Amino acid sequence: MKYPIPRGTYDILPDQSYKWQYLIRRFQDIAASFGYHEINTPIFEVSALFERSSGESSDVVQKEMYRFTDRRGREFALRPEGTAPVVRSFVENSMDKDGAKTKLFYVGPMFRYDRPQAGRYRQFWQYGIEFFGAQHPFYDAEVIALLWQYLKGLGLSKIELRINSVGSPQCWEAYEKVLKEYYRPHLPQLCADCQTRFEIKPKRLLDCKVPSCRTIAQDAPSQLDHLDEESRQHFAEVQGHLNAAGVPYIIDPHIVRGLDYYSHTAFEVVFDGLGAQNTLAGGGRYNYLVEQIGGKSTPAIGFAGGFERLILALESEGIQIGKPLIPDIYAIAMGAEAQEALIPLIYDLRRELVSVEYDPTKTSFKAQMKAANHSQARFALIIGEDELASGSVILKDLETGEQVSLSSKDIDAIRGAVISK
RNA sequence: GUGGGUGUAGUUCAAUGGCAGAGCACCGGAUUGUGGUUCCGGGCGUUGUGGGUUCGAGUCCCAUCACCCACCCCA
Repeated sequence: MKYPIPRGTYDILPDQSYKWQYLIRRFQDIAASFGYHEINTPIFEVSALFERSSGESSDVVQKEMYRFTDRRGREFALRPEGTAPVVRSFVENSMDKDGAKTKLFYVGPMFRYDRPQAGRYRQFWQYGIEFFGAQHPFYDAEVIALLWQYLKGLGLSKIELRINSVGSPQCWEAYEKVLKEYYRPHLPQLCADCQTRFEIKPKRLLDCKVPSCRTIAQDAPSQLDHLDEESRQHFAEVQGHLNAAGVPYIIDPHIVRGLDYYSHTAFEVVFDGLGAQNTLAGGGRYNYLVEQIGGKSTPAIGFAGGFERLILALESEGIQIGKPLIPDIYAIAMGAEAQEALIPLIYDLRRELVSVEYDPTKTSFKAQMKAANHSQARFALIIGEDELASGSVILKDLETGEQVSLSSKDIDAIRGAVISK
């Protein structure tokens, strides 16, 4: 192949695209039912936006961003995640007004320069929502409930919601101190990554996957035990609202989200039965990001999920994802004159949004019937010499084999017969 | 960025270092008025790419690219 597709990307071909349409539509529908409005932001932004929001030390910023410089030397990056651009737009369009509640959702591709793997791509599609304007725990639960309903509604059963509170800046310092005190004696036994985490970002010590580090993490002091009163209260109320929403959850103190901007509620939905990349979606509260980006201090919470992993999960549970496009009618003409009469009829039906397939390169009757069968269309619409003479068409039900004769002018009758099935 | 595995027809796979094949799919046909089953016919493909070893390489060696899996990280 002379011009191969870039590594870690893929084409969504027709045998897959209907699944995407379905999943996106379902997400749009459920978002609408929760009162969320769609927002579309550019797929690139100034690099500094992500550096500021995700955190300079985060992996995303350090090594996973697709950066480029434009002709005037400005530094841009393909968006590695969706929250920062939405927050940028939120601020730029003056949505940060006192007391205003803003509910936004988005769907679109994100880009990260990672090594591809099962459920991980360099261009991947995310769905997500962002809520702005209140720190009330009701909204934490609402955001989580939207995600849960979406996934459950698609038919997934092997999913689990894990929630945690990472507290507020008021209790971070004290907790980090406790954490480092616990870890200090274990320092020599930690993996190389954790040695640096100890200095840079002690909280990330908790979700290291190296077995030896893991056992040490088991007994580490939990952020949950070191929450200030306000955070503790908030977390408890979030749980109450989740109960009220009928959303089952488990508390997992090891959830530490990757990006720097999270505070209070953090959550993930994991799927049992994918490869190593088993996080279907994740999110959390970020009460300080809007201000950090230059807006008015505005509490916010949101999540993002990956479509590729969602499809993997659905397929591993054998769940039907939407329906492929199948024509309602396959049209058949015998002879040039019949074709001449048939073609306008095809367009008349299509004007009524009846999906009709016709292939003039197949001339023999048998070839056309085979094609009709192959198309999986429920009906064949046939015009031959006899029909031409009588101004009629044959509508044949390819499933039952029954056929009826209808007037070739009576589009409504044809349409009616088709949509009744 | 690190490690392991794999690259042959659209696809799934064959081919002791010696003529690149089969199933499925696809297309056509079995006297252009009734499909699915059946039968017949249709395949020269840069064996991922580039080097090397050899009389001879799909097969052995090196490099490179891609995919898969895992680490890392995350969606």
